[in-house]
Amino acid sequence: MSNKSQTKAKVLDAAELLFAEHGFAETSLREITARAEVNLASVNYHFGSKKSLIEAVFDRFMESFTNQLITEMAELDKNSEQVTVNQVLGTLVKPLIYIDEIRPNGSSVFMKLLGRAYAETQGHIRRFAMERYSHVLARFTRLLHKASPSLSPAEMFWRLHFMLGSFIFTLAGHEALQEISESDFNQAVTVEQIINRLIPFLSAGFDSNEAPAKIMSAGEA
Amino acid sequence: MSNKSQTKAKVLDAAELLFAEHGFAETSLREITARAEVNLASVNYHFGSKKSLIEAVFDRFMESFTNQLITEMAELDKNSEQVTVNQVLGTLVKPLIYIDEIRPNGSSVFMKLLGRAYAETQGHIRRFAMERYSHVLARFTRLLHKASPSLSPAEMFWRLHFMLGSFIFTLAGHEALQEISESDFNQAVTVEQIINRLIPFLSAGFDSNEAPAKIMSAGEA
DNA sequence: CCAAAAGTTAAACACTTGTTTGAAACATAC
DNA sequence: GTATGTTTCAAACAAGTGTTTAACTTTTGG
Repeated sequence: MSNKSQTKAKVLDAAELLFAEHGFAETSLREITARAEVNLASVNYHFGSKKSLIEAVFDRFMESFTNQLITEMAELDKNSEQVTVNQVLGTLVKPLIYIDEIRPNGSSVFMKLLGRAYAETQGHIRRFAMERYSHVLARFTRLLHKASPSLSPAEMFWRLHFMLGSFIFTLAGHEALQEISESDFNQAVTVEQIINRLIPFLSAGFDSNEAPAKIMSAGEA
Repeated sequence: MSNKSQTKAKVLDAAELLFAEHGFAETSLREITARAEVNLASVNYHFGSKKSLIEAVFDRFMESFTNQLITEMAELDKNSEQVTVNQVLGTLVKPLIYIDEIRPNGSSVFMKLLGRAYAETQGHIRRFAMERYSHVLARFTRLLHKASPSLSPAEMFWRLHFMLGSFIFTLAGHEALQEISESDFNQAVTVEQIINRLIPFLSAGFDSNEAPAKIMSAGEA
């Protein structure tokens, strides 16, 4: 039970970077242990299997993130009788930015992992995360309902996932987007700036009271 | 040069299903050739490599999709002097739905592939697709500008990618979402219905004229 | 201080991967 | 019909995979 052993942490550090950069299946334990400068067998010793390592990497981010998010949501809950969608989405900002303070480019790595986890085989990570953090999502949903009580649960559900898609997709690929933004518009942007652009966009979509209707294609009357 | 040989098509058919279901790296050529009922070596014979096979699978969808999309955009362009964002986004509907007529669950498979391609190692498919179909994206962007000329190019760029994220993310994971929708709200939904819910959501976001501003967190004044 | 537990290590294991090979089967053209 | 080019096939290949083993070192608690 020595906590002096840093090899577990070293493996996690190396794994999260490589997983984010190259994906789960495309990253071998040998690459991870080489980068971490530990023995190959230590992954199986400390984590049991590669699959468990993936979950552990994921979990380390989620725990930090959800803890902060819960704090933010609680604060919003008690400070404001009435809340706006903008405010609810705003609770995501601090927890995300905070990750950048914990480790370099943290929010970027986290979102890349989320994006990859999402596309993962059979969605086994998604299931794992949903089980483990469903209460956080439930609370977030409750806040959204408070902000927009007229929305039906079904409409709410879909719009929530529309927003999730934008969030993960944008932040997971933000590096490429940042490059384009710089070269095409001479505008360097930070992750925080992207989020601050994204939230009004999503708020407007979420607040829209347009009913889902058939979209006319160009040819029809 | 016999075109009677169907093995190329059989490989493509098997590959696109397995790639969509399990991912690129997680699908072996042996699984593909077994399902296609062709010899293992035929993949390398007809496509050269697994990487080229992935591109070929992707390309078959993209060609059908972009061709239809160009038609839709051209029609909108000549029929309407002034266009709305809703209409521009509407040009995506038919090309997507049409894929379902070509093969069973086509749009679903296509979107799953898109989702996976997006998260792909080093984004080599994304690069490949951007090179090959950049003119289609350019035309789509031009239409969006026509619908919303006051938007700065940079703002436009970001909102376009916000929409892309929602689209791909939602449709790539639509099966899981459909399941939840059915069990939680007793509402069976089709891909088309999802799109018709998504487009007004995105239109509202895109049309929003709110400037990107600092989002207040719950604690601040 | 020393036995037991925890951690590390190099080597091997069993298996799967994409790709190549060279012969066989087939098609086409002269 | 034979020659030519194309396609299929079973088999093998080299390389890489996650995991296990058993010997070794280090840390820990009595």
